[in-house]
Amino acid sequence: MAERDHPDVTDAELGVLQALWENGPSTIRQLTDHLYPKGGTSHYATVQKLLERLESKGCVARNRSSMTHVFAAGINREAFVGGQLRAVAERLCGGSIAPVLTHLLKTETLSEADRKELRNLLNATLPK
Amino acid sequence: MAERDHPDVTDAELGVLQALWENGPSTIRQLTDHLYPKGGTSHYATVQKLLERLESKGCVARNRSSMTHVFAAGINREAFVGGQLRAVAERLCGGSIAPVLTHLLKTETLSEADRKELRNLLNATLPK
DNA sequence: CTCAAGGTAAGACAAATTGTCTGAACTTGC
DNA sequence: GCAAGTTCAGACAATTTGTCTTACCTTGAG
Repeated sequence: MAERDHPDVTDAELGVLQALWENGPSTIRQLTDHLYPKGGTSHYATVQKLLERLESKGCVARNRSSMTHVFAAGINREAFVGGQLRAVAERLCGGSIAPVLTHLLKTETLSEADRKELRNLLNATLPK
Repeated sequence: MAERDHPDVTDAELGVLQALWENGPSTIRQLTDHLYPKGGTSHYATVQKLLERLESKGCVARNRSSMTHVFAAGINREAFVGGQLRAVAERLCGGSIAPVLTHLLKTETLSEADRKELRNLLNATLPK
């Protein structure tokens, strides 16, 4: 449960989240070095603020057990993307996601392997 | 052609767009009456401003031939929804949405009819 | 012709958001 | 005890967003 959020992450925040998804739990310094390779103390503070905002949105979990906190993504990438898509559907089509799926299937080009996996998923779900 | 936009429409703007999709080309007064049934002149001006902004984003076309301008949606609903979805995919997965589709199929509950249609779509798309 | 009703054009405004940055205070190992 | 590294708290300008005011134009009725 607890999937009710439309986090609405900004671009800079998203950069931080992507870094966390990519590298796993990290400290502010690790993130700063990764995101602003030439960065000084001000960029450190920027990342710090972004993490603070992400934490308040529930997108990031902060481990305070050691003095240098360790931050981890609080939502996995696919669930997040799914939530964003759901939010778009909610906003624009009243939440019914089926038309969205059909639209995506019609317009996106998928590899045969992808199509096969999707077919399997569709067949596997048996109504109880 | 001409699919280059990620219009980024705000909530109030979206309300105007929805009204245009729903009712077809309309004047400011018609839109105001529809969106703010109790509205006075200030709401009229609000709608006016929203239309102006939508026009500059290319989401609305203004017909100036008569004195009272007539506004029409400059993009149809499905294309707009598709564009928004593509924008999300672009932003979050670098454009590859296959993982997103599998996630959605796994987590969303779909009616048997929906599943049938999706299966048909998957089978229908023949490689070139 | 005059004028009032209703339209457009232009922009002011507060509130919120966003990315950045500064400064102070706190831990720690040496 | 001190220097380096950390957290905390918040200032800041720029931009966005929804609302509203004002001024000016067009037109038809009288």
